[in-house]
Amino acid sequence: MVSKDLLKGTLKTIVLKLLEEKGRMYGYEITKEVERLTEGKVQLTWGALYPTLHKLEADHFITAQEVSIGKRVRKYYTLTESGRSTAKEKVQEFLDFVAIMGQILNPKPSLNLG
Amino acid sequence: MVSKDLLKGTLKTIVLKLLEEKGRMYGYEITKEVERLTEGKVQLTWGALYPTLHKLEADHFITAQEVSIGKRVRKYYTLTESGRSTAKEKVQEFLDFVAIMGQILNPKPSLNLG
DNA sequence: TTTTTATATATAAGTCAATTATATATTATT
DNA sequence: AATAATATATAATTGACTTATATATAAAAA
Repeated sequence: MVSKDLLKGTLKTIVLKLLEEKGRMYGYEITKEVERLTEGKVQLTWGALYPTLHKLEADHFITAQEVSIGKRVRKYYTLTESGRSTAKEKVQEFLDFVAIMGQILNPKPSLNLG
Repeated sequence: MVSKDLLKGTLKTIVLKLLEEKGRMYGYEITKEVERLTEGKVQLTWGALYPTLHKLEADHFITAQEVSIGKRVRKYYTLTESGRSTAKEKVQEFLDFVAIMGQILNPKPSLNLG
């Protein structure tokens, strides 16, 4: 389990980055994918995820397409043009944050891209 | 300037780690040292720092020694035994967090220790 | 076949670490 | 003499999150 305090501020980054990679995803799918990627160490809560998706949509970073699966409605989200650039910005912002924390915590952390 | 949302949850870690390294520091000195280390990109606010120092003291992770500098009183803080182990735990917690975020954000970030 | 688990979305109430604002006082610099 | 730097402290507010609650369908297990 990862510290929830540290996770604060990463939700939008995570959502935007996953959408950038997968093209289109629905909320429930995002939580499951994050669980899978982190071997259960990060579990997004619906109480945080859904309002965040709605906010990203209101800010025109993502758009929703409702798809009926039997009688159930699924909301697929896709990045908009500005969402695509925001995704990159957010990831870079996180990399910057890690680099600077490294300067403080001293073990000289850095990120191997690729 | 580093994202304030991302910085959330890192204050105790930063304070404990700096005290571990420097042995003894006072509040104002901590803010200046963090500014110096990050070239001004991280600026701790007193509104967060002082209450945090008081809380760490109440939790017996640090102890205070008041030193008079002229007519001004300076409060030097030192790690206790449990503060020392908590410092290590907190730094490790941060490293774990970064590693897991790397699994999500995919550029495969890792930390070069040393 | 009935019950439970998994799928799927949504919102309201509460928490808590931090920001912002305010207060106070000494010392050094311009 | 005025301003900036040093030094600590607390109160009010913000906001991203957690926890709790609500609703409904589909699949799997009892």
